[in-house]
Amino acid sequence: MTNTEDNIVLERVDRPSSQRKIAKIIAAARTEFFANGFSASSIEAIAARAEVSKVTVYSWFKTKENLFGEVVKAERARMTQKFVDDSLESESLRDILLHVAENLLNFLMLEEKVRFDRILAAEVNRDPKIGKYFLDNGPRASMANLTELLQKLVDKGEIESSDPKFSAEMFHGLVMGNMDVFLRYGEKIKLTTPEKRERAKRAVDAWIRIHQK
Amino acid sequence: MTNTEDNIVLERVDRPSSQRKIAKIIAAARTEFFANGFSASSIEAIAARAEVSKVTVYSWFKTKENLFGEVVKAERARMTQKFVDDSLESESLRDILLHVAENLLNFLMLEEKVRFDRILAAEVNRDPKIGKYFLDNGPRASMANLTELLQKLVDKGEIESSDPKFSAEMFHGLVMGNMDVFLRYGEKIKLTTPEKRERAKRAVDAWIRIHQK
DNA sequence: TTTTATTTGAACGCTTCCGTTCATTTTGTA
DNA sequence: TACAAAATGAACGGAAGCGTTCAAATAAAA
Repeated sequence: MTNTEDNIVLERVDRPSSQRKIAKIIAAARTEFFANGFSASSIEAIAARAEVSKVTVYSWFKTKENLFGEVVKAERARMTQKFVDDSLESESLRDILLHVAENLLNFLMLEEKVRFDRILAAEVNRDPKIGKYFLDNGPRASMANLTELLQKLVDKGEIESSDPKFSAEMFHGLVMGNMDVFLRYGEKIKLTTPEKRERAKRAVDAWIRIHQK
Repeated sequence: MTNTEDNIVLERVDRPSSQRKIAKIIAAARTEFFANGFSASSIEAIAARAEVSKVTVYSWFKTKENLFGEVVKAERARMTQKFVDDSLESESLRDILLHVAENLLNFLMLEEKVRFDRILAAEVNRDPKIGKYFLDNGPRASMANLTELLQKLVDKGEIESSDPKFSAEMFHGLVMGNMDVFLRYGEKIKLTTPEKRERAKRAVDAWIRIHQK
């Protein structure tokens, strides 16, 4: 029953000090939820971490679920990212794709992103809506974006694809391989920038080879 | 501190009735943990579901953590699966790969597997060892298996690869695309057998194209 | 049948947590 | 300075859960 769309934080937040406290509460909640998950995090610990009284937490966020919803909402805002930027129109096919691949790689390997994924996926059982909400604003949007880009490249005659959506999936798959599995289960994979670039290069070259006429 | 290697269940389990109860407890625990995660599941609910007294649960499994560990252990046994079977020596390159791809697809799309993933990933924060344990027995083993197969194909001169490990990753990536993300976040993706076969075919063809001389 | 291992229910102590109430104090604004 | 909004600490009721104890009942093995 987590409400992720409506305003959960009450209105009339004129005072800057209140704003500051609210922000601190959300930050603290984020930390706690990320560390312990929903059930094992307590409002009291969150209040303590935010250096705020429990009553204050309850006065701004009516329930634990709402607070969690607010955290998710804030996080979505932080994490919504465009992998495909339009400033690349002039570049070559390969350079465009390399850019996208590197963006993707950087984003999906962020320690924060990985941790968030862990927590959120588990909470999908408790509230399936939260999963759909995130899919729509995250992966689904990104994939649509990527598909659109690829379609453009097809239209320009640079590559061939009978199914740009699947091509986009393959792109993602080639770039990430199964690193995401390992990351999610706690493996510490650190790639340097050149290593990421190398990986991106290999993925892009493979992808181009598949889609060459 | 979940102990996943040692025997947690006490020795001297001679009586068949005890065996039966222990099995029922693990099954009930599985259901509860899968539905609610670790923290939100209670021993009492598990005992009730297993139609057993709470004391019995505690007498066989000393703590909640141990019980969880036993569930994970049982689940690993259920889920350890070979994607590469050796009975395929005689088949063609493409047929071998198609087999593997379909096995992979079938396994990774199992509703049960997806749910297990959700729970387990969340528990990695509580106990990182559990993640490593699962990686080693699951994905890592499978990937080693696949890499070995690909190396064999390289040795036979059927394909070209300067880095079989990355080739294996690409194989995985091409087959799954980013379906796993959507699955984990609760999207209901149901593929019929022909649809899976089609997907496998496309992935394999793409992969072969990348690795052709 | 006797002996021994299991199982049970009920109760207990203890801890944690949710969410609320209230009287008091702090803070920002007019 | 006076007023109103916001924040606080302390305490509360109530629920849930962990893990234990114990005496009594049940079931298997000898």
